[in-house]
Amino acid sequence: MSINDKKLRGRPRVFDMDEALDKALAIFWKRGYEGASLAELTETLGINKPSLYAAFGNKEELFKKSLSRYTAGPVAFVKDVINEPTAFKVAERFLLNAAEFLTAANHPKGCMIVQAALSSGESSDIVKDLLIQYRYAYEQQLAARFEKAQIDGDLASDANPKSLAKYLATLHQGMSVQATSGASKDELFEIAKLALKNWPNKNKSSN
Amino acid sequence: MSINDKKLRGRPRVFDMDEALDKALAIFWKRGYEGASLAELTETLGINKPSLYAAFGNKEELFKKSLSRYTAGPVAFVKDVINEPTAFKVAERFLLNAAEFLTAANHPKGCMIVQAALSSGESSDIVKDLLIQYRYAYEQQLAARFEKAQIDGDLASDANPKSLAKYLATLHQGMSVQATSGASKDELFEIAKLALKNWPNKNKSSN
DNA sequence: ATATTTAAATACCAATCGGTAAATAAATAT
DNA sequence: ATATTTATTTACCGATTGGTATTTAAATAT
Repeated sequence: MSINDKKLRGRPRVFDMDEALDKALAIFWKRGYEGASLAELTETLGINKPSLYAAFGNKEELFKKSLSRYTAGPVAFVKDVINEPTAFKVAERFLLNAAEFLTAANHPKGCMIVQAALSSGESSDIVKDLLIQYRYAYEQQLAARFEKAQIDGDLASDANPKSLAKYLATLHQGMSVQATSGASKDELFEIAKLALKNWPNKNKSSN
Repeated sequence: MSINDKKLRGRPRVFDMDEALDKALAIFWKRGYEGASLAELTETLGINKPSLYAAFGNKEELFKKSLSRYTAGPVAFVKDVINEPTAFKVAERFLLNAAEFLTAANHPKGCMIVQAALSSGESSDIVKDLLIQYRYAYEQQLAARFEKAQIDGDLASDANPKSLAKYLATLHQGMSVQATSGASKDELFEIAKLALKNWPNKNKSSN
């Protein structure tokens, strides 16, 4: 018996909110913010509009909640990546995991944070800017990790942590576009391997 | 006097079609296909809908004509890049020109071919697939150039031309996302430089 | 002058957009 | 039993979507 099974007053909700959120996430992931219509959302979630609005607010809030579920679930591995022992291993795991994830068969191709509102009408500027913040956030996490690596001595002293982080973020974002365009997991692995060849390790000169 | 100034029958068109196409291009570039509404298009072009439809067909055809104008104009440099004498110089000019172009101040940030229909509603699948073809086309041009370079001997024999082309296309697509997210020209230059460090030249081992 | 051709302007169309008011149904509290 | 609370359902809202039929205007051909 779950901890939330205590009897609540009023008619009980007939759908599971987390399951519904997963379905909404899948649509936003595939269609983007503007491309996901309320008609498709309500149809897929199996609930009607007033129920959706009562449970989640409005389309924008439903998107934000889907986005939170996305970062807590499918892409939670990004947070683990910075725990790798060296800067190189951080980069390697970041790119290899991305190649795997962006082309996985059990969910939409590509990264929702990269693509859900890249170009859109003026009315979606809030969502567009929110996703820009999310992109910058993971880039910053990488940059902070590489600054630490430089202090630790496993990253060349003449390397630029911020540039390296942006380099990885750029590759990830490009790989996301590639995945959406039909690139295979192996093709993205090849790209990751190419990108890691010039990594500025401690003992190497970066020139 | 232009060669097309011979008198035509009927009421003369009051707007210049190429100028109108440039304005339409700017909107599709910034907003994407779905994000560009006919209201914004007609308002910016300074013509009303029936004139637009008589001149360009419909929204999808207007987009396709804008796209042709895009490839013939702003991104025509991509075709020149493959004329560089070595594979490395091709890669270098491709990435450096991209960094410059994607962040230029006189037009929207990012690349229209990359972003105009990455995620969208089902009704835009035709445009989405068309842009995927365009992306693949320039990647293939690079791959063909690198195959030639390998025969010419200025690219390491153990390098994979197709992977290198996809690597560059991926970087370009990622840089486009970065530009849209606010990255500066110098930041993209740094990424390009990083990406070129490991280039498999003739005399280097690619491992 | 008049007919013909082409474009522009006004007004409109059905369909879809995100969002909600009002009525009904299912649970608990008293 | 009844009141209260909450969810679902149906039906609707104004605004916007892409797209057009109809009328009017401006040019040339005869």
